[in-house]
Amino acid sequence: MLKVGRLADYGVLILHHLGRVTPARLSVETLSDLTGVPLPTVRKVMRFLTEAELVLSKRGPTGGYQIARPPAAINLAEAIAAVEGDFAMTACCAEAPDCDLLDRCQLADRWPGVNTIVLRVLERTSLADLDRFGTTPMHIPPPLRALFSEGMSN
Amino acid sequence: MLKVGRLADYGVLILHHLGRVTPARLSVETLSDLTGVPLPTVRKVMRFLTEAELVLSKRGPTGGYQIARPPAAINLAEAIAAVEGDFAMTACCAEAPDCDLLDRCQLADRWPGVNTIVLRVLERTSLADLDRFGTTPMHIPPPLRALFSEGMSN
DNA sequence: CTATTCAATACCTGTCCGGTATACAATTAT
DNA sequence: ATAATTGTATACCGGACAGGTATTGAATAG
Repeated sequence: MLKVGRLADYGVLILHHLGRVTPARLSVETLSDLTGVPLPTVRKVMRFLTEAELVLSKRGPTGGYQIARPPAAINLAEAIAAVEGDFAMTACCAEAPDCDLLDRCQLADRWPGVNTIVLRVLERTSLADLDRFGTTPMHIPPPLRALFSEGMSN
Repeated sequence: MLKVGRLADYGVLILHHLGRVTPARLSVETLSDLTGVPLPTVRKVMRFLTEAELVLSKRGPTGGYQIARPPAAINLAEAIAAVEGDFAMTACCAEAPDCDLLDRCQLADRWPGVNTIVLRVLERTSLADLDRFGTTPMHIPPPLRALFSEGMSN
């Protein structure tokens, strides 16, 4: 449930790789080899990442992709949104809601609150943070740490 | 992105309705009329909610569905999970991961951390809380409030 | 000029979700 | 008892969308 699409998952993975070789440029082929993601799929993902200006592209020989900002300055929310579009847990959270029940639904104006909070979590987690989400819960960014440790002690 | 399926959305909506008439019993037909969700679909959803023991069912005339616990004691995570199955943002977060890259992927052991935090957010939000997610951010449950207001001041 | 690499487009295809139909079992009212 | 009401279970359908592929074109370095 609440799955992140595979494409978006790939996007994050690729960005992560690019972040580790900054400021080097990597070709789609190299990225494919490196990540194991099928080459044509990499291409498709890169299109989105470029559009969102999360990576810089350069053509021709010695060309390739380069991460546009340091990994610490790119968060999961924008990385995922770049591939899957704007964040909306339910139809009523979207910019152009598409739901028959919209007017009758008592929750239509409640979901956005939840939506916002989940969004904040993703926004607060950078690509760099991701490396800290290892086995030890200690390494979690401050605003989230409270939430996490609370959960642990339940 | 990160969408909650319609079925699960319906599930939460229906639970919410049932919570507002506790301890009365409502028939599927009544629920359909009340929510606007097509009758056969209501039936399908109720099957899941019953299985998860979030509602109690009674057959025959005067029968119907009744919420199993007070709305404050049911959280979004279990409500959604009842319909859509266990919480897993990515394949690697699932109990039986299904991903070709699993062994090569540098993030396979990082996602679960994010997954946990998002899960906590849903766990911390009860059906009753949902009513408080109105226009004013004040009414948000304590552990989440910090996160929310932080986001606001950005 | 030519090789390399990104850019853009169109397309296919399987899967899954939302939704429907139908036959069946249980319980209550009368 | 019997009939009406309600939940239970199963199987099925159709469309949308995701993931993946193929092809052609444009830019740039050497």
